[in-house]
Amino acid sequence: MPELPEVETMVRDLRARLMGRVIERVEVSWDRMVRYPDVKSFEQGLSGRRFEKVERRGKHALFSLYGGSVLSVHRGMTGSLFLRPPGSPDDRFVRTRFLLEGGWQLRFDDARKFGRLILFDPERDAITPPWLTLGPEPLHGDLTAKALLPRLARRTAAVKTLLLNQAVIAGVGNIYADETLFLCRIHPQRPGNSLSTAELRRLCRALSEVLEAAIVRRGTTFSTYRDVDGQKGANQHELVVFHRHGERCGRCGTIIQRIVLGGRGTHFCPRCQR
DNA sequence: CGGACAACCTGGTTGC
DNA sequence: TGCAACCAGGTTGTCC
Repeated sequence: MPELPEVETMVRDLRARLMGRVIERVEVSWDRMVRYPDVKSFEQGLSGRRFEKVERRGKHALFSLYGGSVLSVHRGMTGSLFLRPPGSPDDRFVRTRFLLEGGWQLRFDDARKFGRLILFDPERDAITPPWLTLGPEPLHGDLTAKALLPRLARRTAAVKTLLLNQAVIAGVGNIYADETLFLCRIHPQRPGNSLSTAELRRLCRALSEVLEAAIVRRGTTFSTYRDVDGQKGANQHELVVFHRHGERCGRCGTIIQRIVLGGRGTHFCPRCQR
């Protein structure tokens, strides 16, 4: 569910509201959500810590704490972080509760339990956390056709599948992959290594346009995505191909198709995207 | 190394 | 109305 724009929206909201605040206690109610370290160390390692920075890398929200560790929250398909004032009614699928000073709660709510939490101390932990293996960020100016060409040079997989690969580009999910390929008029089944430099230039430009527009709209609420206050985004009204199969393409009038690529629903206009 | 695919999970929707 | 089947915006591990 949450792709780069949804995570970015969440991070911006939380940055303004969590900075300098203290986590008094942590209660994990679905143990397998904590991927590192063990649940007990996770809970104890966060107690009493103060937020220093809130950042995003790909789809990971990274909370730096004074003293050096980093809390990573990955929302999986249905995860949300809610920041609730004292006395708020409970949320339905809370899996972890961060009890803050003053009775506020940061709740990780996740119906499908695909979300992941990691507490990482770069000084002491030997593991490589997943956000250090990601490809370039699409919105930081380092994703160019020139940078992308060698990354796709020997890749025969469909460009749609490669867009979803976080080691190729960070932060793209199923919605924005389809929207981007429509905007730059590239067929989702084209092999990665078949794209010309001109097409890659169009792809990079389309990707940043699609993502930036979605951030302005505070994300796409297709079914479950909500912001930290439980409010929906508005970008779902801007989608031109995603889940619009059977409707006419707004550009040429051809019926939008749906196929399955790499196990993911893929929506495109067979006339605009060759 | 790259690609295909199963596995992890449960809620909401669809169809009989 | 009831219930089974299917679908879902993500990632990782395994096998070839």
